[in-house]
Amino acid sequence: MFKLSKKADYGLIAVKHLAMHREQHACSATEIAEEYGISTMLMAKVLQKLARQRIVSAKHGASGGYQLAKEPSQITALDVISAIDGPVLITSCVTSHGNCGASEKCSVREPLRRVNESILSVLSTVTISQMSEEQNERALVELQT
Amino acid sequence: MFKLSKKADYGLIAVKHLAMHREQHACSATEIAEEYGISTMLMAKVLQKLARQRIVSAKHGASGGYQLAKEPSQITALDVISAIDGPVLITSCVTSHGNCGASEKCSVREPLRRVNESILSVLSTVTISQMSEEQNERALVELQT
DNA sequence: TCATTTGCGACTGAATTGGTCTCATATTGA
DNA sequence: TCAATATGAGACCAATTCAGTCGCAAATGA
Repeated sequence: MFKLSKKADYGLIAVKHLAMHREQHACSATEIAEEYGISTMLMAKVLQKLARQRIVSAKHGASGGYQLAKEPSQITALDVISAIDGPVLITSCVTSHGNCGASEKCSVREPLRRVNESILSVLSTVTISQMSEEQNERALVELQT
Repeated sequence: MFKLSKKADYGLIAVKHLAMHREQHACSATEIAEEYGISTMLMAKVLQKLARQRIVSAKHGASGGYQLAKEPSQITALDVISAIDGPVLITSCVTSHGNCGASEKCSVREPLRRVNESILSVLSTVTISQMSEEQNERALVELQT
């Protein structure tokens, strides 16, 4: 119904967390999961996927964990989401093997493809560094009020 | 995983169909469903939802059916999608009763809320008349090649 | 009156997603 | 070296969501 999966959600939380703990020790999956009250196992899974896509780098062993593999300004929301959930496609029709093969007259594929690209562009404009900055701005606003 | 539901998809197809058969007789659910090879029952369901939101107007009885209730330029993709699937929310966190209550420290809610609004704005920019025009443009292009 | 068509709710089966468990492998530190 | 700590990967189950169906009521035109 047009919703982000929880895993993608957790991925964004994790990446943002790593961005805000940069230059420090690597964070373990357990550490991050506990901080946000998320299942450890699940957070581990999410971080594994992020590691596979080289968004974070993993360090095995005791006192190991994860660190960002790039600058926060070089990581977009789209990167994180598609690393976890696969490519962002608002319809399965976009690829040729969808069930649209049945209804050849499908007349909305092309318009939807455009909408899809707009959404992709929105998601790739938002970087992790932006997401971290925003929180600071809000903190300031809250101080003023 | 960030995908349009099939029902929403069918809704767009139906509304676009009605837009292109404007000023003509009302189209029955069966008629539209058969044209695009979609289950009649399901298309009926979809059109009922569209009717409930006053996007199309229904006419009971023999030789009845559906017609657009507004100008195609006044109907947006967002109207159709949210009429069928409910409000477009990329996370359940946006409303207060989500499971984000558990993890109070959720740090991505506000940034995601912004992304959500961008997507809403994209979807509300696309009108049905635009979606119909596009096809004409493509038809022209195809003639040229 | 009767065929046609929408309106609505209940229901089922399939697909997706959320979340867990287990075993293997790498690394650190005592 | 060895135990503890981490990640990596895949199988697995439960819960939710989604697609699609059915039955019955109500409206309407011929």
